[in-house]
Amino acid sequence: MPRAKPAKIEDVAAKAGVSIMSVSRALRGVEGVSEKKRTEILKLARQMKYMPNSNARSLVVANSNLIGISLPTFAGEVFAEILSGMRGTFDSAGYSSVIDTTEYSRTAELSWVKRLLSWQPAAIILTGIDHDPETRALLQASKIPVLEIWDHTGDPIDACVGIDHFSAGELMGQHAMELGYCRPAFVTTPRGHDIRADARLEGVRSVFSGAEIRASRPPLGNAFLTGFHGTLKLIEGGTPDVIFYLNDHMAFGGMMACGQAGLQVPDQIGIVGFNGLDITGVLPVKLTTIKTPRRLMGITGARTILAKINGVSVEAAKALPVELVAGETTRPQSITN
Amino acid sequence: MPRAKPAKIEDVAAKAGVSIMSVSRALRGVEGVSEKKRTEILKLARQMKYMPNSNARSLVVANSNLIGISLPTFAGEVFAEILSGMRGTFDSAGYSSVIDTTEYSRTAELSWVKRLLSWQPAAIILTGIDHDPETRALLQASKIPVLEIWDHTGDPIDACVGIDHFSAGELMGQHAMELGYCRPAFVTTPRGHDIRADARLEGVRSVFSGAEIRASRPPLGNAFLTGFHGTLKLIEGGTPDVIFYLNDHMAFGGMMACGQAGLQVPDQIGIVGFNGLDITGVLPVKLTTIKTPRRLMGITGARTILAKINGVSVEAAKALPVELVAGETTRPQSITN
DNA sequence: AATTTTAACGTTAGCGCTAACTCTAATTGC
DNA sequence: GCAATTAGAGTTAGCGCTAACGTTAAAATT
Repeated sequence: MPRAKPAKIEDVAAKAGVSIMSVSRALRGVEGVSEKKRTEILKLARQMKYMPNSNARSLVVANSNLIGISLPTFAGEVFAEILSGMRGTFDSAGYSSVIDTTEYSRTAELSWVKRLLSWQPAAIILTGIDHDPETRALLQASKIPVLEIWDHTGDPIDACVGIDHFSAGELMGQHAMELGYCRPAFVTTPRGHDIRADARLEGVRSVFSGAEIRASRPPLGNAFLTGFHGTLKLIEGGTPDVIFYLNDHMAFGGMMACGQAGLQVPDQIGIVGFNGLDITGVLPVKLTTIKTPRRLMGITGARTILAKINGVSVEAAKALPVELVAGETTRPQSITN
Repeated sequence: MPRAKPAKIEDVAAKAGVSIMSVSRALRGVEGVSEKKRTEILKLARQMKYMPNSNARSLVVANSNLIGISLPTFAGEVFAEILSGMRGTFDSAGYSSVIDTTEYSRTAELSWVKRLLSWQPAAIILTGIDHDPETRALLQASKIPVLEIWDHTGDPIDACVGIDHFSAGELMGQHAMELGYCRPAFVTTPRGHDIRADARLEGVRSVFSGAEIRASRPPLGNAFLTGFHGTLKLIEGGTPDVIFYLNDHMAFGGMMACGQAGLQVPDQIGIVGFNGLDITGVLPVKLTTIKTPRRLMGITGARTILAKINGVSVEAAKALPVELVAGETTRPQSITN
């Protein structure tokens, strides 16, 4: 019977009649072996179905080709697109992604970071800038390149690529103010659940500094449904003239709720989403929204971190621009309205 | 200055005045240390910020707590939900997920499997049953538990949890036939791109064995758009009385195309989606679709593989039931129609 | 009291690989 | 022609951890 255990370098070396190191060098493509031997060794290795042992390699070189990526959730296109941008870049650089979803829990993030650090990853990517203090301490002590993505801060753990959510909120607010809206409201998640959502709300508030902005915070759940019910609840307490939403999906739910409540969009009420998903451009009535550069962010983030891994110094914090997409769910208000 | 390098077991042992093995045992929670020493060691380890080195551990025990998961794509809710079901289960069992997206390429899958195998993962999960022959050979030789998810086959690499797409197609076909539809058509992806889609089409065909079923295969892209354009193209060549779609998103696109083409749904044309996403129940006109148990599948799959890891024998191939959700986009056809 | 058992440790050997060094023979320069 | 280089190897010494086996002293059994 054939050897049950998988071949290791030693076995290849024995069969090739060379030393272990020659095989190691040949496999890694470093110099120190003649071309003749190299091709011979590689042929033999393939033949013997040799498969390297990354654990052994990582143990001795004290790092790995694993990159940890932590996201709040897989739900929705947003993080999927960021991730897809990153993965494409990492993959072609030979890195594998170890992925986590925190479900917006800082402690879940922390315990994952601890577990991941035991693998000596090449880099770690976290979503947002709101972490457990221990997470930050651990990562800064580890000297491993860290990227915070999606959000923006002047004081990153290590590097940061994202958008400024407060400014994005201001942008939404500006747009509404310029159109003449004056009774804005916001439908979002429970307070503290998503600090980026809160930052956007603050951005809107800063524009409408005089007006009070009511916020409806329906409990978590399917985005369409929460948008729908959050809007109904909001309307009960008085009709705003424009509603901002946490995201496009909730805005859709909100549009339906307005329809059901007999409020014409955009004639009687304005709707503003967030993210600028592909669908928003396809639907019969185009949504006014903020377009976020998700894929670009993923790619930029990945490049930033690859640069760090390779010791190239890069800008610590990069804010990507967002774009307001004026759709058909908002329109200029007459002065007398 | 303090030691730059992170503490290892040896350091903890030295400080505690015990042998390396005692620390190892204490940390792993295996017997062989007195409770007194154990608590003392654990306290010290925490104090010294000791962090285990998974590479070293995996090297000696010849396996890891990594589980590789390969998905075709992150786009759309479907795989995100399957993944989320799996990850929850794996996570609480102490495993980390190494994730890959193949973008429906068998060679991409193969090269990822190779890379992953070098990490001695605890298990590998692939989507579907259509793999490169080398992938299959490699995995079967590796003796690592393998799960194929989402699809169903009687001849899995190792284990399989999914739905029978041919049967699902039959179910859709049955529904339409019983309602009296007789000119069915199918809007899907390019041939061979997604063998599950093709299986469903075959399932529909087997029900309408007499009738020719035209298939529109728009090029890849945003699901809404491809559904939209695929439908317009289809209608050009003659109007079917019911259209089946690859998925719910494409069905939405199709509904819009019908609207634009002046075809009333469901009076002049029936629409059948696939997946039964949450939105389908929320939209103003409820979609007729097949509800797939995605989260359940993830959980079931994860449990199956955990059982395998722990040496418990399990059913090799499990087919989960799907459910037809009769919505408002299909209705009984009058005989004279 | 003499023997066996057991709990609580310690020691040894090695997992598969690579950095860093050493050795050899073929070049090179002058 | 002879020291100085150098390409192409091989040797040595671990990386941090754990399985397997040894050792010791106390507890249990006869």
